[in-house]
Amino acid sequence: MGRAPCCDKANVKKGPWSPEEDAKLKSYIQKHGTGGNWIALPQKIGLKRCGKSCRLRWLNYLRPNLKHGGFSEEEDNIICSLYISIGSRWSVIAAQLPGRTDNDIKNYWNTRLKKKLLGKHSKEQQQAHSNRGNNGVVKQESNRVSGSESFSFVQENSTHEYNWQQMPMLPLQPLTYTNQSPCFNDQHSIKKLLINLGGRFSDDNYYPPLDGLLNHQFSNGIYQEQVHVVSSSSACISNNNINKSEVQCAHNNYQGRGSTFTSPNEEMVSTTNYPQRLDGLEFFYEEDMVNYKIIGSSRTCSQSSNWAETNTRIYHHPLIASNYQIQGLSQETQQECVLQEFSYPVVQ
DNA sequence: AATGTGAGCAACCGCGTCCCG
DNA sequence: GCGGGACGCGGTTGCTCACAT
Repeated sequence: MGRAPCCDKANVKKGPWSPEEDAKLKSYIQKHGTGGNWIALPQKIGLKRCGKSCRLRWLNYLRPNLKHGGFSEEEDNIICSLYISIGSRWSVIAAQLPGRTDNDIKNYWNTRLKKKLLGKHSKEQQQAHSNRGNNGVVKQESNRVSGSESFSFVQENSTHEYNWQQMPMLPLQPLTYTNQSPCFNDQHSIKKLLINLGGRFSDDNYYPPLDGLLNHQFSNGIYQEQVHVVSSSSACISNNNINKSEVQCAHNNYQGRGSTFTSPNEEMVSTTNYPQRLDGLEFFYEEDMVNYKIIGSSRTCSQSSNWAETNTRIYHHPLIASNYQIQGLSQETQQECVLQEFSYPVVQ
């Protein structure tokens, strides 16, 4: 038996929305809100549309403060950075770009941005091929997407250079646009970032020992992260060892702005078996594939004698790793939980 | 001027997740 | 704990328009 249809397909209109339909939907939602039930909404308004269609129309087109088209270079930059980091989680990416919808970004990526990147890669390959042809030796390519090197988007009449180091790094509040790219190269920035990501520090003056490590991290983009979640009461995770008592740690529900995405535990990433669809952009990962260690799980410690071992996972992005919410704890314990320590030991 | 082709984008579809009874 | 309904997301489709032939 199949899933019940969300609406009576025979009696709903499909295809492009008319201005009248738009007006009806917009005015109703502005006056009454959605009522928390999209399915019932079209009937209330007198629209012969599926509730899902109404929702989509509102979110992607009628909602106030939406921007359409005209993506800036900075937005390109952010989209690329996030796509490379987290893949096609368009809703998460959209949350970082005020006024943009996931659909918009998805379309923009699929129709334009990806081609720019692929065009660049293909150009590089041609260049490498001709270098090989010239003297039999492959010259080092200068602008791989790695480390402090840059890559560029080729547009009709110009080439935009992007510096990989300066790619913005996924803050979970809308980015405030400045002339300078966000740069997380100091302890304060990192701390602020992690706070945005849902962690907090037990001691507001506590700064983890990152000197040196950070320099390395941001100079070559290759790093490993360990996120240690501890309760300030009795439970303690220290390196890979955990006090089993009462921590039911971390995981699930990446807390984006109204968005959630599946836990990294459910989408294991390893350097040998990377599950994301890369749409021909695998070259981005060739040298930049990174191991990150996560310590955290939805399981209680008491359920596993070797909790730390079984819950040390390899993921590929430090900011995903950082986005661990301490969950499944009583509110009281939850409040005691802090993101105490993180580090970026380099793995090679 | 007519036709073909491809890009861009709005909308649809199906599935996984969440929530509530 | 389970099941059903609603929501939200990402992939895909199909329409429109601009440009090339």
